[in-house]
Amino acid sequence: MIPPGGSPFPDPRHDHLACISEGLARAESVCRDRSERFTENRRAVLELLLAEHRPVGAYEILERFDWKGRRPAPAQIYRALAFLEALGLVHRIASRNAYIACSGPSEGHGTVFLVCEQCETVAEPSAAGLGETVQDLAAASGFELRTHVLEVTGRCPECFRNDGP
Amino acid sequence: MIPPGGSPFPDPRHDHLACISEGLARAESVCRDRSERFTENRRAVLELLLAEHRPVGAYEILERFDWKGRRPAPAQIYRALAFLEALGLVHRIASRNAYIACSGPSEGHGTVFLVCEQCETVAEPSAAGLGETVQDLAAASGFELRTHVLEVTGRCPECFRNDGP
DNA sequence: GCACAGATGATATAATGTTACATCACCACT
DNA sequence: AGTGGTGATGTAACATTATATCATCTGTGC
Repeated sequence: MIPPGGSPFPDPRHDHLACISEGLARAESVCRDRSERFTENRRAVLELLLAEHRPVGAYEILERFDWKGRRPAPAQIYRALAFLEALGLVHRIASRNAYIACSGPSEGHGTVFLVCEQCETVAEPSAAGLGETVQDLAAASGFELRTHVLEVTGRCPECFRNDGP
Repeated sequence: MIPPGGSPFPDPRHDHLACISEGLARAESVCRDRSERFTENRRAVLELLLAEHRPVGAYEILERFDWKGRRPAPAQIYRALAFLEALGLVHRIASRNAYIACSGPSEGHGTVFLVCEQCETVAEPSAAGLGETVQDLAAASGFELRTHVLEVTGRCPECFRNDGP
């Protein structure tokens, strides 16, 4: 899990297996709370996404999908993605037509993604003030806000360290 | 042109033909400044986009394209879009895989889109504070910012007036 | 005119996403 | 345990969005 105060980017030395198992445990818990079924299909898709800290396309998920020796049709992947997205366990990165497992608890973060152009890693920083900023922006235009998504591209701390300015 | 102080949404009674001709004039000027060619193809695509205040898909542009009695191939549309986007005359609305003509001067507004779910109208409000907010957000995560895009969905003032709360 | 660079024409194909419907699995109820 | 309803899956076909390639054309500078 990402420490609340520090960088939202994963430490290169972090325990990635723990990442995955925590993500799955969280999904189970969310599904239990909402009386939704955490089926094998959904679990498998989420697990594939949790294995990466970068957005993965639906067809890339499909390619890696070796489930009982068969490969499902696209619809199956999209169904799982829609389900997981509705529960806030997965987000769609619109600027890349790709999907990423939510890195933190479902609540407590706005919809902001920092996408590294170099290594593709995505972080979801906690964006305290942003919600208000967006709300103010909308209000100033007489716009009734429902949802928002902010996608930021640039270079992550790790790539910056490695390759300099 | 949208008045700087007021709502960034187009007034239903605005002079839309002026919108279009101003947009084309602006494009000509930008191309002249940059020594780029404002060809018929590019002009036609931009004109179609300027005729709407909503995002239009590439294939929708293609369908309406009746140019010298022929219909061009998709590549032609995408080439024009890429060109216009590079010059900041057109923006891609990633959440909808669609494109919209830039509503104001190329400079002076951040990359924020208010998208009405009901009538699809898109406005680009001037987002003074947002740039800093995003920069601070990135900096706090050790992220080197390059670009950002904020897409907000909800209901525009006009639809709110017409259909109430 | 001639050569070069950039733009277009044309065809094919890749990548992404959805619809429709039959079947299956789980759960609640009897 | 049987039974019926709801939601999930299996499967095939299809729709939409985007790019690759290469030949040809067009404008510009020499």
